[in-house]
Amino acid sequence: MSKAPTDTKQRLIETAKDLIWRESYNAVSVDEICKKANVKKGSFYHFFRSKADLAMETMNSHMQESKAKYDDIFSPTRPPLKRFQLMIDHVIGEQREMTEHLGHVCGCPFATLGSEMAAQDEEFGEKISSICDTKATYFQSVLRDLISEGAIDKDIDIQAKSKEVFALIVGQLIMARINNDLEFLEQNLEPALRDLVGLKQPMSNHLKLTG
Amino acid sequence: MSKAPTDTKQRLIETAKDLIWRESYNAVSVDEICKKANVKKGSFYHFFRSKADLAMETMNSHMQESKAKYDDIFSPTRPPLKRFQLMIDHVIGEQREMTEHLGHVCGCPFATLGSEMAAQDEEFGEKISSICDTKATYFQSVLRDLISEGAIDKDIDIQAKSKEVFALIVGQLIMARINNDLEFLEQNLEPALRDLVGLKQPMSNHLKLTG
DNA sequence: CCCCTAGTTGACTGATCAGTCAACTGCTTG
DNA sequence: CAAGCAGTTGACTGATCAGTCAACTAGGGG
Repeated sequence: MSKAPTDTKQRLIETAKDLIWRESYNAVSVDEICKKANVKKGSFYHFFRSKADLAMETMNSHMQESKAKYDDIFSPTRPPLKRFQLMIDHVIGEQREMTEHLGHVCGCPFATLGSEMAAQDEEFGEKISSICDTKATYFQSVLRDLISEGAIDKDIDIQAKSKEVFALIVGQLIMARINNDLEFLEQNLEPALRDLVGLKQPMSNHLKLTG
Repeated sequence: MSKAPTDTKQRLIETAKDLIWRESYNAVSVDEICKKANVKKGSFYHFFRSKADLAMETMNSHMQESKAKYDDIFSPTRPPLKRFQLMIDHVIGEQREMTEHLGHVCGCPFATLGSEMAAQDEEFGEKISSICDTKATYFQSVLRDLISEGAIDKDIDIQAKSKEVFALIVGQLIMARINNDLEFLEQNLEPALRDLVGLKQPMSNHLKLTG
């Protein structure tokens, strides 16, 4: 080791997240990232082989944070319905934070980046594919536990349904990004997911309808 | 009028569709479009004020074709269940064609472009927003007719449900694009949509389960 | 004390970007 | 036949792009 460790690399990753999540990969230049992170270009290429390499590392970084959050939300110590609800709240809450921070609804960064780069760079597609599979794994466990509680139909294809859940979330996030509006998401993500997995309506609605 | 009309403008639009739908807006240059369409750059700027202007016109062109197809599929002369099924077949069939033509699963061009450009250029977001609303309108009529047939719950919020349907399709298309694979879409778009709108399983499955 | 090395710097490359322009073509119409 | 005009052409601009490089800095270990 020589010299004290610096936060230059992390600063580049955080800045890249902000710029790429908000705009898009191809709309943001290395120069722009460097300028905003107050890092010279030579330093950039000391830490990253290429712009694509940086994008990969922003995804790793984001996935790492996301995984910690998901491990908490989907802890088997929680009742599965609670996990289901917390997950939805987390998705919406995260969007609210990002919207406030970046000035625009951002949707799912992986889906946005994946959709943009899938046909341009194979590595992106593969990486994001595996990230999506990992996220769908969380939904599988919750679906299994909902079945064992008798809350949903026991004959569903868990593997398929978990990916349908993921795709529905991604779809509503994309629409929120395009409309730059979180209202539809806030109003309809939960009921749509309930319909998709075949859950009864939430207690509040149930009371309203029957009480 | 002077001189015989040429197909230069249309050739630029068709070429831009192929390139932008497959890659992305920012990944494709005006030079590239011109070269592939065999048009000189001066001619390009004779027909379009800017690159963004061309992208807008490709969307208009695509929406026009799409509208004709949808008007046919959603003709009120068809039973609503038939419309529902034809729409799903159309979405999948269109993806198969585009995949064969462009060498990569493309997903919904409006969603892909919208997701990329929403935070970069307001006009794109607004344009694509209104296109999505128009498409959701088709779903509204089919949902109303399904209700009047007693095929789905009469208490659903048609406006919201039609947008949920659109978002679910967009989500599965995005995932298909990222994975560059149509199989999940082919297997799961229909059952997911049936669950979302609360339709009973299709006749073929019903027979399989009860016969 | 001096060398090694991680990290920094700013100038540089050649390619490509979106967009401009004046000169040209040839058909149509008066 | 002459003028007008939609469409074409290729050379051009200045900005920006991703990526390179050699020289420099400073701290830690021998």
